[in-house]
Amino acid sequence: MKQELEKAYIPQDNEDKIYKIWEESGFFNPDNLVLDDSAPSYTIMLPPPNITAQLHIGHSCMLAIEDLLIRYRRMTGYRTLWLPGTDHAAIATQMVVEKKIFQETGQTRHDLGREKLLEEIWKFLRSTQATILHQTRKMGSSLDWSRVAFTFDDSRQNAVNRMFVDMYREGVIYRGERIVNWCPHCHSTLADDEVEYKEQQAKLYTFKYSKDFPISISTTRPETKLGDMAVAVNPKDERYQEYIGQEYKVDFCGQLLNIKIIADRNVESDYGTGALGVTPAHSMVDWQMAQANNLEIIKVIDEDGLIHEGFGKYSKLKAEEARQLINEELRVRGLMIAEDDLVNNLSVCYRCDTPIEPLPSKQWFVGVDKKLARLGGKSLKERALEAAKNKEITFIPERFDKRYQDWMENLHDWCISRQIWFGHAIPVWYKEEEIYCGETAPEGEGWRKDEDTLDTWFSSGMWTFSTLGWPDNYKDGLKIGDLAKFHPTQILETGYEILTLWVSRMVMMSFFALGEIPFEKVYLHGTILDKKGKKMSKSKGNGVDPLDAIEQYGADALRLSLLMGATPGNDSRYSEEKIEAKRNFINKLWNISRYILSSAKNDNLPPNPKTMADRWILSELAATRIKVKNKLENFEFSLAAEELTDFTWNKLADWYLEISKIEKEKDAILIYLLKNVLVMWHPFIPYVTETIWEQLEDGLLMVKQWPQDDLVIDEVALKEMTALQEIIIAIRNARSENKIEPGRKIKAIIKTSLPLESVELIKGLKTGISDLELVNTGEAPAGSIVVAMHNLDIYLLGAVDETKERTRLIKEKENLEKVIVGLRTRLSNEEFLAKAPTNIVDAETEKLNNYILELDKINKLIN
RNA sequence: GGGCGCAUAGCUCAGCUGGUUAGAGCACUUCGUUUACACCGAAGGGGUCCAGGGUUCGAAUCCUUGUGCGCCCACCA
Repeated sequence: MKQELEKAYIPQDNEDKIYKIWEESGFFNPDNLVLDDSAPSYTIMLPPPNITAQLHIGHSCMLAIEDLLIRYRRMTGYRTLWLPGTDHAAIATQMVVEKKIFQETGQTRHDLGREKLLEEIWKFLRSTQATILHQTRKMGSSLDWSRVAFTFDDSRQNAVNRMFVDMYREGVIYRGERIVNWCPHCHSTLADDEVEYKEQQAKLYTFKYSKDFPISISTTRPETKLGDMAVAVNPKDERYQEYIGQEYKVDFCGQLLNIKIIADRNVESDYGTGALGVTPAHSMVDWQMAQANNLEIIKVIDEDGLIHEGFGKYSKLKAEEARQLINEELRVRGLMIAEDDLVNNLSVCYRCDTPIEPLPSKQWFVGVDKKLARLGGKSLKERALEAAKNKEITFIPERFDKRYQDWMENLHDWCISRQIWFGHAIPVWYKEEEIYCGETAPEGEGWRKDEDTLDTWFSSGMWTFSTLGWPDNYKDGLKIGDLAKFHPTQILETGYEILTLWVSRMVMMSFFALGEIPFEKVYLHGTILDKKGKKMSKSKGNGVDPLDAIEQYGADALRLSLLMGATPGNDSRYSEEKIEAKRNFINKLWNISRYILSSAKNDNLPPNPKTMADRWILSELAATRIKVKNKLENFEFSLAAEELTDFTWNKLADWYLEISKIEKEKDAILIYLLKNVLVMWHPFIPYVTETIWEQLEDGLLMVKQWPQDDLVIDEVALKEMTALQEIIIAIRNARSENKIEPGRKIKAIIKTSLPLESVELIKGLKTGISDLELVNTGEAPAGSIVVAMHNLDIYLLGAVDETKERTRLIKEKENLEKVIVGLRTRLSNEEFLAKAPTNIVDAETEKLNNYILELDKINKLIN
């Protein structure tokens, strides 16, 4: 031991110090790891947090999982790269800054102007970015800071421009008019998945355009009817057959409309009147009908949510105001037939909650169905789907595979232009009718740059390769440098809520740029809810700052509490009690180490098992090592940690350390056990393990390799230890049941096949009885345990007596026989054999054989 | 409208491809300050695994129906 350890572990005294040592060691950077050239890479790209706000507890969960994966792989010989970064989150950031400025100065972005706003955004960004990176470090994240990236830094801007130009030249990116989701407040389009739906009370108005028009229609938005070009009915609807194809001129509240009656099978006959007024400019469905029927498109509502010029008294009114006026007019004219209450879903902006106006507008799109030569004639959508179908990309948990595929199958062209100021510029210039797309501005005068910016997912979709030096590291279809070393990445670990938003886009972008998958596996974690099971949000004020938790309990405790009791894809609740429990465990581990370090000489000798207890603990260690390894590689982090806890606390601390106080000379084994425990725990709780490691060995635990030596699982030792534990528990029980005060002289007669050395242990172990007399009769049959206690006054029959044990064994035997008969029946059933796959049959056969062996053993014990 | 998830001890949750007596943490009861640890130790109580039906030698686990929560997608004018 290099120095006396504190009585309790104080994370605050150690964590920052340790992080500094790690960082200065350079081992976060895979280039500095001491590895053969043949060492496989293991890469994770940190999903870049938005720089809109501080990290929340969900980020901590993400960091804990990814750091666990990375540290485990680093300790098993992989060239591990975990690359950090942040996301400029275009719309979100601009909104936050605008709101902040408005609150502070009352100014809008229009008052400020483009340049000043961007300046403010950059100022804001620099401060939040620093906070976020600080929080990320505090979690103990072993990220390679030398490669830190930002979705909007120079390299990423170059990559984005290049990508846009490439896609444009291949015809994947195109400009088109389309109904888009328009947010009148953000003044920008929204992608389909940026639209949210809110249930609201609304009115369904049923009316006729005019007295002489034969069909009544229903709508919740009469004001848009100013732009109606048609009335659509279901082709099978008998009520309207005679009208289909007719055209009418109507005076709708003072606006002259040409209404054609068209048939469309999307119209449902039993909704409302079964007739639908077609407003091509303000409804997605209507737009499609208009395309199919060659209808003219008249815009009624403008980008501010106001009625356009040319609609008489309605012009310049807000949509809702116009609606009231028109309703009034319809009532006056006696055309309003019904006003029914109705609950419908209002689409609102996911950022500002403003109701969406569907508007036609010129936007840039990524065509997902465009067949591409570089993808063997497949489209991005087809290739991205295929990747999931072929299991080139797999999902954890598996059910998200289906969700990914469903979403992909229904994917429409992706609108990538946004009418906001903060974001990647669209590398397009216009001159009259001419369009130029290129990485740099075109030569000559009179070119006007496209003022829009790109959807934030366009740049984050490139995250796996824009961070690795694409496009510079991609020459003539060959990856070089970092890109060759680290792409495709191994795991994308993120929250399930952005599976569609982000994951799907990364897949398409990677296929376009590199023709390969961006990652092999997608691990999706759940959401951390608050104590009551509600989503944490800023507005509710129920969020938790990870730094507070770290300050109080330490980063290790927070990490462990987030890793344990959580399963992939399922939400879990934040619980301070849980963090406290993990803090307590960490302190236990600390004290285990303190004891071992203070009592055992650290001579670095190989473990030298001498007694049954030694063989037992090494067998338990061997079993634990295998289980932990399997569970970690199977993404069962919680179960892995449970195995480790069980070994560390219930086996090592509760039994072996106590035994070591009686049987001496276990130094080599104790040190060996401690090192193994620290190595296995390190990916979960890196700080405390590294802190203890400093006392044990030179060199960092962080890069210590998992032990390769083979340990034997000694079945006899396991059995004997179980027997010993049962005896001790029986004595303790007998003592407490019979209320024997400590210190009372007691004689216990123990009949057991255990070696005498083991029986001697009982005297020293926590039986709560001093002055215990033992008699080992050595007569009992193998494996059976008989305890009889005897003091000078009272004769006690122990908790486990011979008959009890015998009944237990007989019951076990009966159960086994039943199972064996059952399995035999199945395995001789021809129908089953014909239907079941061979591996199932093999597994069942193996099970049967094991049960038979087990039964043999029991039979031997009973006879 | 379509899809997914969850329902197991008082609470929060584990429980893989069905297999012998269903686990953990917290909480609770009793006991204990033996020099690693009270952020501790020992012993213990507590579960018709949501309900009905089915498959099976055997079901918390598979199938089906229902109930109650939660989420996602589409959106009906």
